Amino acid sequence: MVVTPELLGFFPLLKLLPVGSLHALAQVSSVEKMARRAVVLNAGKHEDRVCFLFEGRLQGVDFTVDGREVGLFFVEPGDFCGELALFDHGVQTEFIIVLSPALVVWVPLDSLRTAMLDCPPFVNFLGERLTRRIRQLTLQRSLLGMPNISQRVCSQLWLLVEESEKAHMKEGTIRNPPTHMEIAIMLNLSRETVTRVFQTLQQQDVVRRDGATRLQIPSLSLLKAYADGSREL
Amino acid sequence: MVVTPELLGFFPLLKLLPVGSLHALAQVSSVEKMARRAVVLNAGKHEDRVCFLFEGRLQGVDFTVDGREVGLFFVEPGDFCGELALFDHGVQTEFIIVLSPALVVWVPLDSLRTAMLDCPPFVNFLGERLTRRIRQLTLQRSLLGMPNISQRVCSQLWLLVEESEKAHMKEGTIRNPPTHMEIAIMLNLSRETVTRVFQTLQQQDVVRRDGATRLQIPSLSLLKAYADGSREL
DNA sequence: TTGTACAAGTGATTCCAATCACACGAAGAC
DNA sequence: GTCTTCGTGTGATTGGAATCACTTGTACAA
Repeated sequence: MVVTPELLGFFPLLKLLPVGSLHALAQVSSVEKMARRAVVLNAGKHEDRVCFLFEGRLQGVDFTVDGREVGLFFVEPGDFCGELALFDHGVQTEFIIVLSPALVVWVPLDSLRTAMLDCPPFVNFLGERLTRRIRQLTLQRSLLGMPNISQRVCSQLWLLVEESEKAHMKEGTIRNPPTHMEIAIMLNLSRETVTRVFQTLQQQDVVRRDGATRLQIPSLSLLKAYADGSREL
Repeated sequence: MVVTPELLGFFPLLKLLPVGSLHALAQVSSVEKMARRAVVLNAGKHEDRVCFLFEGRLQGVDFTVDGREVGLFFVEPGDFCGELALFDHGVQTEFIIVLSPALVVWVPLDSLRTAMLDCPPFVNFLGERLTRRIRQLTLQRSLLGMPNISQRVCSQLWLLVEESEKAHMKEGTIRNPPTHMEIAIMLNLSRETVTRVFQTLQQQDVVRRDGATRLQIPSLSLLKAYADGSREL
């Protein structure tokens, strides 16, 4: 599939580039549809391209020495991954896999590096992006400190609620929610434990399943209350 | 205490600045001796300065809603913290506290931001720094995925061994080792559990206490073996 | 339709780290 | 000197999540 400068302009980061660069990048970029479970980026490898997510959801995962999966972060549309090498030319830190079928745009690393050279706003945005990732990782880490499990799950769900819905604190939705297993590895829990927490959450009407692709949250303030511990199951 | 441009030049990041900027920065910077447990940076606050560590060790910590402490990362001499706001003007993500008595250099955030404007190498280095922090956080997170506890502790100790000593894989030292409590919060363990692991590690002669300020590791390859699970306690 | 993955639901059992409640020693403070 | 504080060491108890071993449900392909 052909990549237009307009498509690239969809991404806030690339939007910053002058049209000239955008045209040049479009020439060397490509689009790909990726199925669930596909591997986007390989840990330990010198990946030579950055992945921009147009739609779907990705997850950064790592594996411990004994083969246990560890969930690190989610990537939502408009965002990108594999950008660390832009700065340090290092290897990819973690695996990136597809959670819900994704449309991704590949941009070669060296072309991007060239483009960023004479575009300070680009570098700044990238800095902000790294900053955001650090804040996200830190937050995720602090979730693991919670001794109460349902609280941990609720906090994770809270993070998955779309930003726009958090304002009014009424009902919310999580589209294409991660599976119990995917949540489990983010929170250092077993799949069964997550299932059991969801059972009680549904009994308390904190969440409602709406087919496989939607998770309804009747009351965001209730979810928040469970998340911050002011309410217990 | 007065800050000389030479002192600032000790830090790889600042070394990149032109002498002019360095002189200007030195005018507005200050040095401070900080005692153990002192708070260097406050979470949630708009800190207006970056902290460069000359000697000692700092720790980034966070607190869960129920007041439990969570250890995030260590800061070693030559490194700095509180730099996230340079990019996103956001609040400090986590608390930074002093573990072993520290000598820190304070540099105002806005002066630093001015200096970085016309010094691309500086921005690049900063990008690399953020990148390193992300890799560090990711690694630390994957430690938590390990089901075996002594393995977790050994991996953490491995991370604390000085880089220069890791090459020959013989004996190693950890100067001013963190207390059991400080290790515990990094690894989501209780203080007692860490103590018990250390007991068995000492019995197996994996580590040796050398006063309060030194931890000897007779064989780094042995430590590594326990860390990666090829050997079990 | 059957078949085959994959996701979710569920009980029984196990086990191991947290917790509690101490003791002990060293380092500073005064 | 004594008094605190802090870091460490240790046993007994217990709670609660992991694990195991299933079943059920669901989506999609052949």
